[in-house]
Amino acid sequence: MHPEIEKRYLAFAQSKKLRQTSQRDAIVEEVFRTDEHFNAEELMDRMKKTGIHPSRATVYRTLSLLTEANLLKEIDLGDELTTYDPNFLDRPSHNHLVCVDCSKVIEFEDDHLETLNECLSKRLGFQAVSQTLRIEACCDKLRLQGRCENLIAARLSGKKLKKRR
Amino acid sequence: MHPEIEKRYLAFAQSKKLRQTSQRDAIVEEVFRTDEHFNAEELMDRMKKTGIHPSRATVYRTLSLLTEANLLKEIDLGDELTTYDPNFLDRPSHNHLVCVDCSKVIEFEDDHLETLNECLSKRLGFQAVSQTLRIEACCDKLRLQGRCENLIAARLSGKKLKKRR
DNA sequence: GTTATTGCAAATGATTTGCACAAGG
DNA sequence: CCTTGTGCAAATCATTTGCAATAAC
Repeated sequence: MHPEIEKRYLAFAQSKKLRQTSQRDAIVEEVFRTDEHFNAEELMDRMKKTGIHPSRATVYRTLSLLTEANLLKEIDLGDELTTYDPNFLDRPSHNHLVCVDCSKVIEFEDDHLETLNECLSKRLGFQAVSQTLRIEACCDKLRLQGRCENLIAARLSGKKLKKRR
Repeated sequence: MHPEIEKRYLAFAQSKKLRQTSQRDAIVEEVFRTDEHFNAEELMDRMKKTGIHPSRATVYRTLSLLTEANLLKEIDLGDELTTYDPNFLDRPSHNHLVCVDCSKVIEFEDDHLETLNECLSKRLGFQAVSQTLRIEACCDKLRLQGRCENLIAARLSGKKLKKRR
């Protein structure tokens, strides 16, 4: 876990007078163990492997806390459930490209976007607070070469692919 | 109703061999009577005023059809329910700015955004299919003048404001 | 001890679906 | 007729919540 995350979490916990519990500690630990996106169900599965089995309610409650602490961000990847993104501390203004074929998610940053956002908001008479850009696209590989390892991997792992809207 | 919409709807209905029913006709009519965004519940309310009272199921089924026909687009305005936008025929690539104070939604178009999208996708090795940009912002009026008629109107109408994430 | 936290099961709320009946072509 | 569409009520599914038991501090 990134030391900055830990520091901020501790500060948050202190300010909210949160008690230290094994369940919550384990969840926070697991959430920030990698930089992967996840949903609540996937986190439940990951928790099982750690040996600590917090209830679904506790998982959801902890995710809310981390979101409130601005350590986690709820994002919408175009499916019906909430995805959590633990990478906004490192890259505060990144956005997401989702492959319509394999559901692979790619994070990207672009300075133009920030500028654009500022201009736009100003033009419309607003102060920008946050922006969310989601690009749906299909990968050149699949289109040009007829195969894409992400798609193959997704199918093998039984990952449920996004239904096309 | 925009004649182009009607034309496309008829073509779609024909291609799918849809039967003509009073309920569906009335829903389609009402959906495209104005250019306002709406959610399923609001549409139900609007339908009541037309004298035709289709069931919730029929409303949802018709919304799905119109979405499939590309006459309506499901958008995410940051709350928990699906919003439908009937304005994508006129302005195929517009996006949305949502006021964090009054939940007012402003549609905007920007050529830079299209260009940016192309460049980005290309840079990442993808072919852009669609983009969704949502900007959350607070209006200058409320900030500078301490009041904003949208907020007042929203409160008066009992409109439920977005919960801040 | 006092108060926060947990786990369970039940509640919620938007959307979907199975099915019997009604209506379009 | 034959098949599609409708309405109802029940089902879904992610997420939230009430409450009694448990654990922090």
